[in-house]
Amino acid sequence: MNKKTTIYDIAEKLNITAATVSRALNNNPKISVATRKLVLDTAAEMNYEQNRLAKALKSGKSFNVGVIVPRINTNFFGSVIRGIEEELYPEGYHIIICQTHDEKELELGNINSLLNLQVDGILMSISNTKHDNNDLFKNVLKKNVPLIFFDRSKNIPGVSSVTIDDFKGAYEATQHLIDQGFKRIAHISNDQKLEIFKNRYAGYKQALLDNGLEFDESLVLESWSKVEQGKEVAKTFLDMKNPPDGIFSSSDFSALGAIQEIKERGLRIPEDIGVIGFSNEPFTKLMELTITTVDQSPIEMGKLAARVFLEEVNNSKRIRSERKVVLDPELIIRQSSLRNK
Amino acid sequence: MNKKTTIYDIAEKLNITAATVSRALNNNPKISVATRKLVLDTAAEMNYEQNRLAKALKSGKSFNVGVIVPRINTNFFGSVIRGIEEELYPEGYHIIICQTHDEKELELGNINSLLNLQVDGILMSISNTKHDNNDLFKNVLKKNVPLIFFDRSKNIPGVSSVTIDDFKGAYEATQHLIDQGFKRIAHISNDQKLEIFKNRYAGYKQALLDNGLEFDESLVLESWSKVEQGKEVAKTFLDMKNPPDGIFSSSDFSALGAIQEIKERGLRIPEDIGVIGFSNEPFTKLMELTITTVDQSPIEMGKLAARVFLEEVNNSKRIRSERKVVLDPELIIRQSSLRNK
DNA sequence: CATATTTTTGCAATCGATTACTTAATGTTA
DNA sequence: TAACATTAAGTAATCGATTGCAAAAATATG
Repeated sequence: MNKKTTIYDIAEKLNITAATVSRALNNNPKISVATRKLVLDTAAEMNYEQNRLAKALKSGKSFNVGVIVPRINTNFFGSVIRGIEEELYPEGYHIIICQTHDEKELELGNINSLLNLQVDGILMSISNTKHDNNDLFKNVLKKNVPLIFFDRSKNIPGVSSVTIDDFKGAYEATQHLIDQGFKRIAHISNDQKLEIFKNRYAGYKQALLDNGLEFDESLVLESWSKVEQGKEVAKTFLDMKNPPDGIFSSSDFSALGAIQEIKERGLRIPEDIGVIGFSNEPFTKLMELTITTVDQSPIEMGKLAARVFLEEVNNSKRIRSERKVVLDPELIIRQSSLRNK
Repeated sequence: MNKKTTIYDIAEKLNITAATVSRALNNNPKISVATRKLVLDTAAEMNYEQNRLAKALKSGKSFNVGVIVPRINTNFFGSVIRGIEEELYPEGYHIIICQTHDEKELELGNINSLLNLQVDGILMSISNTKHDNNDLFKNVLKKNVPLIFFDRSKNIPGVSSVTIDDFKGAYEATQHLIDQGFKRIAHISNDQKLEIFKNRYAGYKQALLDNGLEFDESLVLESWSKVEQGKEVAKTFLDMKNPPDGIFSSSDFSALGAIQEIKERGLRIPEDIGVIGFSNEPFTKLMELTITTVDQSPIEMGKLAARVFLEEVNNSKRIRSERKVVLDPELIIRQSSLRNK
């Protein structure tokens, strides 16, 4: 069978050494124009392609970057990855994608696999599992592999991160509901072990307090980012003696579930109840009743994470600097909350 | 700085050879129980992790697989990739993802990059650019790298593929519209250079003919898979002297665009006009007016593509067999087409 | 034309892991 | 205890590309 051509094959054919071939291919100045041309022509003719594995082994740089996300088939993570790729591809990097499915074991396995693969860096959004210790991450740093968190971050010395200001996003969303005249605003929260949801909760609460509204803990319920779950939570809210007239959800999916439940009960949105989601998933704009939400500019987030990575690998290895990039969220006001036109 | 530990480091520490260390780590039987334990313990203690680059170079197998898709941030491709990963990860493979953005240059570059990276196989959905010749793909085969097409395929000897029966999906969708009493059915098509769209067109046409309905070429228009484009096309349809009363779109996105335009004109769906999309994108189920569509079981498709790949790498290299797996599409009937409850 | 200088090429080690082949160290048997 | 078998560990080559150093060839200089 047709094996791959190596520089040795070219060398043999031309009766020269592999070293010369290598130099010719790498535009090394210490070589005659004639030989270079000869080598280049022969290489093309023999269909030569560099073995990047060998080069990586020799140079200690694989030009591969690992990207770890909870799951790949949501618009948000898909877009972040797209952003990362757009930034890294022109620099010659390739990305290796792993999913954790929010499982600790997989997360651990993925990180180790990526290190084995000699990736030049790891960009990740941590899973929502309890991380008892940070040894796992420190281990990455010890090996001198840049580690960058995006979206779901964790405060670890030496680890850069790119996140959005979840507090601000939540605050503005809640403030908007208040401005629209909603008085009793509930919050569909999510796993408080994750910073992002903790911050959204905090932003919501602060907005209420700053506006002199009562903060009622019974109006905050946790739910997974699922339509069905949102529906369930909405049921609980609507069955209350004193039900809310506004819902700020930490997820578009649960916001949609809530909307469905509200409509099924014959209540009108936004006239009776206002609803806001989080993430700007595509469907929020496509619905008949478009949903107000908070945009996290995922592509931009991916690009920034990639740039932080590039900074870290290109800068002198001696300096371990740490960057915390925080993106501004953007409140996208749509029909589900806009009562005063 | 803390460099990565190699088998030489372990060997040196224990005053033995790297060969012994390697054997101990690989459970080679030719080694004493005592030494093995010693090596294993020391390896753990020194935080040793295998350099898969070196192993790959030596063995000629990288355990990396390249996946090329037009874009990653749509539910369909994201899900296919998820399926591929689910099947390959347990076998020890990692996935390197590339996007073509439907650009020929990028597609070419991606393939070459992946070959350079010494991937063990390439799974791809070809871009909708004109492929004048198949040299590109033949080149991959020549290098003995299994190549598998999924969804967007091309008939090339030696290349396996996993697709859905687009003809059948289109046929059933059209038949369903006919069964619901729609008489004048239009088709929003797409780039006829791609097999999938050609087949959907053909399935649509055949269903009309089989039911004794007139096939009117002016009722077929091409459009990108975009909401806006679908709207434009719908305008053309609705402005006709004799407008259609049913639309079968080759894409969910253009179907949605059409729906928006239809509604804006005060027409009712499905009473006045029935609409069917293609792909079962999540939003089709989430809308207030749920959209009838054709499911392509993307996760299953990814898994099958992965299995075909595994078959090819594991089977004796001598035999180059070629598999054409065709999945059955599933018509998901929802409100946008269901007139007779 | 001889020597000095510059170019061009070759030699050999290296990156880290694996493995056929040897050698050394045990164990077994008569 | 000698002769042989078995087991454990070492030697060195290999995968493909790169690169410091040395050698050879080409060119310049007096």
